[in-house]
Amino acid sequence: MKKNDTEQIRAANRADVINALRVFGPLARVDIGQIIHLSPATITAITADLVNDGIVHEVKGPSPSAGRGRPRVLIDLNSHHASVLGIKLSINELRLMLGDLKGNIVAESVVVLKTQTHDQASLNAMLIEQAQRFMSQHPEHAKRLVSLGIAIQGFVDVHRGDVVWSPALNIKNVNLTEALQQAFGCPVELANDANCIAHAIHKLPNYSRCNNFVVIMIGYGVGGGLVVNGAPYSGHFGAAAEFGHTKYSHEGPQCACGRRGCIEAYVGDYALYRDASAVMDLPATDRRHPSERQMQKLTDMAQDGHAYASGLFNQAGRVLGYGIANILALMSPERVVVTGPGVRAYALMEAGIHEGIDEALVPELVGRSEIHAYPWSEDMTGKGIIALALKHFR
Amino acid sequence: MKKNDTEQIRAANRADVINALRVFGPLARVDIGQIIHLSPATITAITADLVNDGIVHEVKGPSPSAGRGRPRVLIDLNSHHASVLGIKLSINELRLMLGDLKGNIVAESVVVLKTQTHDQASLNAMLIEQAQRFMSQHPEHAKRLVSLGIAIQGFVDVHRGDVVWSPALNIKNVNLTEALQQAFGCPVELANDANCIAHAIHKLPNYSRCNNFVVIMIGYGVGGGLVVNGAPYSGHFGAAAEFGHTKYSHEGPQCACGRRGCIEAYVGDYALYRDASAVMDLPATDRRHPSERQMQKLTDMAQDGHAYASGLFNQAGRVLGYGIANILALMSPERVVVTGPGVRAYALMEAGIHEGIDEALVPELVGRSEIHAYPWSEDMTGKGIIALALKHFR
DNA sequence: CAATTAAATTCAACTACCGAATTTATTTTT
DNA sequence: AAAAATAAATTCGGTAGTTGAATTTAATTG
Repeated sequence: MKKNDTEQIRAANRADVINALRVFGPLARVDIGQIIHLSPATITAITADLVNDGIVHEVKGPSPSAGRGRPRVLIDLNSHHASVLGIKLSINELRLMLGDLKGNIVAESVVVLKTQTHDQASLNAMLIEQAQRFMSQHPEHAKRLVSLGIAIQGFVDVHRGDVVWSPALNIKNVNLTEALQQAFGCPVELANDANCIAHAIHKLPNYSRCNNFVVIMIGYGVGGGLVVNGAPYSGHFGAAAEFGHTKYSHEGPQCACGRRGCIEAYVGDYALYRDASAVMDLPATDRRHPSERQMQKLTDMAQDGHAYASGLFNQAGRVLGYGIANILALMSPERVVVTGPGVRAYALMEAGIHEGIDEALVPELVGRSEIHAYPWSEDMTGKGIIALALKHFR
Repeated sequence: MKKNDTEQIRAANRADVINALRVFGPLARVDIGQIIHLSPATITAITADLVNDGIVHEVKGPSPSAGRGRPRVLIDLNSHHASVLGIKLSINELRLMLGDLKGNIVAESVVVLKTQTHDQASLNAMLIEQAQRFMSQHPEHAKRLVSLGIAIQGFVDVHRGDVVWSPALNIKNVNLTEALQQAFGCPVELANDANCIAHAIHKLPNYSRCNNFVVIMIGYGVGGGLVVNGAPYSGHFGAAAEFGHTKYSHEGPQCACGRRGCIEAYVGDYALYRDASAVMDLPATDRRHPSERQMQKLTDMAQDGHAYASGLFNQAGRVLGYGIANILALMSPERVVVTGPGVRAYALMEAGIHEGIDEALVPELVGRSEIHAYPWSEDMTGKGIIALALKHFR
């Protein structure tokens, strides 16, 4: 609203059309109208503009309709019309991903390097260099680059573009957006990795109509993402939703953040592996950063009936349930979606989760929100940061 | 957006004008334009409609401007144009309040009666009878009644209009809106009392531009209210934000909700008085429902240096700080506002609150959100429920 | 091959907002 | 006392967006 009204309305509706196409694949104009509640006349006008701008094209081929009447003409986003660069920065690894207009990852490159030996200037220089190198390998994409997105673990101020703290860096309060923005001449988004996941999930057809949900991401640490009133919420200071550092206990085990009793200190990979190796005989290679293989091994043992291991996962589930109960009491979300590498053990935690919720949540509020796991795949963060960066495309 | 666009835009802008007038008192047209970012031409058009509809009138009297140029003409809401009925239902007390278009309470009546001996039918019958009796005493208001609002302690499903559970009732899952809606032929809003407070605070001039904040209400119990992206948030199941039943500890003292270790079980009046009377010599009249006088006495003793009492408040502050830390981690709000009868002891808790936050919150996130008390007055709930009911006025 | 059907488009009507120009009501200056 | 300056409020013309109804288009069906 406000200002030029009509023009802004059009811009918003146009964005809705693009989003509908991105989420629900090729669509006929009628369908779009039904999905975003606009009249056919308006859809015709908007799609005509979009076709004109080369953003959208009609899909030829066998008409998908079966009845009589004029067959519906499917239209689809023109993937090649714009590109975004997604950067995922984690401990000693930089992942560069090219996203197309549909939000798909079309090229990817992983660079192994030291991430913890930089100051602000050298870090930014490194990012610019790597990004430019990557883009120079994809010159057609470089031409139509619209925006950049950076995903990182840790605490992030999305409004300023600052990384407040991240396990991937040994410096605090680093701005990561300005230098890149300067170098590439296009907007740069910064986001916490769990918020990226929330974004990616909100773009899934099954979730795009779910407007209030919480994503819990279990991995090395535990993160959270909120979608509130249909939009990702990152708080006034841009640091929501650090679910992993809400508390299970005011005493309790040491968390990587320096406090005690955080959910993460019970449920994160490093916590589970630490507790397991205290009793079980496990390869001690790097206890603080257990590998996927090690975690899978631990999970398998629990699944095969190893009592201590399965007890550990049950306890983790219970703690998670406590944390979820706090969220349920505070936010009353429609769904809680658990994902991340840690869902490999969801079956082992599920009973504990519900025990924890039942034990902690006011009885009257139990059973309202749906709690379920979403299978993890490595590129969800990438899809999320690409979707986030694509919001700069108009 | 959507549908008739222009007309909905106008409706929204009109509502913004009304809201600006309600929050910032009498205003000149220029000011309104500046506040809600509309051109003078548009403001002229909208206010002309409003004057025409009798909703707004020009304020005559000494012109408030001092410079040269055409003096600004203040306009103001016409208080008498519409009325709403606010009902506050608490344990064995029914408070009826008439609100005018400005959101002020213009008449009030308190009825003492049994609230816990009803089934759904008799409760609704009682409410209708009391409301009708009250309205019949104010016939002019009855004529222009626009809507009703009901505020109640406990868990509320605002979308359905159901009270899921409340200490004021001994029945669960009661619908309170349908019968009243039928009887009065106008919309009825139901809301949790703490959410009312959040609403009332959001209408204060100093807070109306603060779009992400949390209200914590301390009284007999502990409640919470969220304002997210500028709007009160009550969650998908309408039960946000039960802050008092988030957890400090998985063990810990018994809470009124049936669980253990809820924040409320440390910080609510009943909890403080219970703990105090275990050690101190206090009038044992009704320990489970200490009166304002008893609580004030306890507060005074702590303020006068009674070691155990002041330690109790310090501990309560610390627990509160833990709970606030969870909210800060999850939501990253701009402000946390503590209010409710319990703020009488804020000074005694303040140090504890910050200790608790410092102890629980990830160091990097400490100190971002502003945390402060807002002085309590009895009619804040009323103002809130009236403001809420007024949203049905167009 | 005409009738039917449903998608897509066109068109006229309506309404909103805005910028610029104008009017209005004061104070200040001459 | 009249003219100039100033700032609020209004008027007006232009632009733009949505919609329902009518129309066109491209198939299927009998």
